[in-house]
Amino acid sequence: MRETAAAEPRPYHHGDLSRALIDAARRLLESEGPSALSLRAVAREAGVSPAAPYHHFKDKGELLEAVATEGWDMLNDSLSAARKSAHSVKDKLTALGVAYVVFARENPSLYRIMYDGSRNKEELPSHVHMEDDSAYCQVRDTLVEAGADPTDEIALELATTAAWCAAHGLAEMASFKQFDTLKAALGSEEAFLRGVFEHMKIFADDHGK
Amino acid sequence: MRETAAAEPRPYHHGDLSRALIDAARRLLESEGPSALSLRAVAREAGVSPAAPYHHFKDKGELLEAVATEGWDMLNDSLSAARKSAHSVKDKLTALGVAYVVFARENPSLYRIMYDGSRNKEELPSHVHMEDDSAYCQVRDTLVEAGADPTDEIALELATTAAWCAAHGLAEMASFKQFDTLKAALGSEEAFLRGVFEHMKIFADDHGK
DNA sequence: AGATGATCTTTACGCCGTCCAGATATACTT
DNA sequence: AAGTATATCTGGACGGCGTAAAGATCATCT
Repeated sequence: MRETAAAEPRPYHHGDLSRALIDAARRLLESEGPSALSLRAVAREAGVSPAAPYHHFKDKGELLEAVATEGWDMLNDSLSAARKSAHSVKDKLTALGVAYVVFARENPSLYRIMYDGSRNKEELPSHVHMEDDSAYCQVRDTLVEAGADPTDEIALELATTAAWCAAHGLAEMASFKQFDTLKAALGSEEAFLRGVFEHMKIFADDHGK
Repeated sequence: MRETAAAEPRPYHHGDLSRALIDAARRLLESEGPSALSLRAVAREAGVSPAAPYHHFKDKGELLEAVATEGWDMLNDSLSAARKSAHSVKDKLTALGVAYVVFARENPSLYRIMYDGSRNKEELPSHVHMEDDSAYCQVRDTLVEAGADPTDEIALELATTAAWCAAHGLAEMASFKQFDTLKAALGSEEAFLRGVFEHMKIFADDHGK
């Protein structure tokens, strides 16, 4: 192998294999899609034997969980950026929603891994829902900035949940070919996304009459 | 093609194996969950050899597609029923949304198969989106009944999409443990669902100020 | 230097999706 | 009615999968 001059702390044989495995998984995910993401393929991509990952992850699920965690972190960052770059307060929430869907559209395989894990455990990762600066809390804080009453906790949670559901639902729908003509009619995908978000009031509205 | 005067057309050996396979798959899906749904397990459950399904379905995906199709039909029916049983016109759309989520919550494994197939093909089955009395069209028609302008096609499509996204997003979220306390605070899951739907206006609203 | 223990490889097991070569039972032709 | 064609099912095989157990390798600690 490659003999280094002991400048960097190279642990044991490989040198942070768990990191390498997560990266290999991400690489495979982008190039081959979620269905090609077998434990053996990841090990192959990382250049180790099929059993090597078991010294760093309890099983395949735990590796995917690690990949998903990094995905959620990326999503958190995307939302932070969108929140800062929004011009008006009124537009901030929609900007968050658009950023959410754009992230899902740009990282479709990763997004699927993220939610597959959550569906299996029947809960979102805690650092998405509970911790400060988590995606969920950013939505909630933005709602308060936009004028929601922070003292009515239940209403605030419901509204945050509503926004999250809307974004996730749209993120999954937006990849369906059925909406291609609608996107074309509106000129761009973003216009489509904003258009849908604008109509989210339908459930409480009297439809302009 | 078939000109026989036989009372019961019993084809060949088994007698409608494709029907039996779909039923076996549904049975396994309910008892063991989606991860236990292997082609071999389905064949085992139906009492045939592992290769028998290949005379009725091109591959595993085509079997799952057939299962999903029946799921979509069930959903269509659920929505029809909900639409008829809603009291006020104003409540009809929310009733549809609640019925959608309730269906997903009562058939979680089936719902997953339905959307897994759609995600892979990147489109919804046509009999869900295009045909008359499809789930999608029912939502659209209900919107018109509730006062949406049927001549503004683009706005109508956007609104229908918004409603669909909201329902799907909520259907997936509603199974997450994070919302248990909120459901408890509101007294029932349906109250939670209605509460979320009521807040769907957030994207276009000034939040009561 | 020698022991220790973490890391990695080799090998193996059972399950999976799928294909192929036969066996079998129905349908079609005459 | 007989014989052939055809649709249906079985049995066996192949490679890939997730994972467990046992042996090899190598950094670290005495």
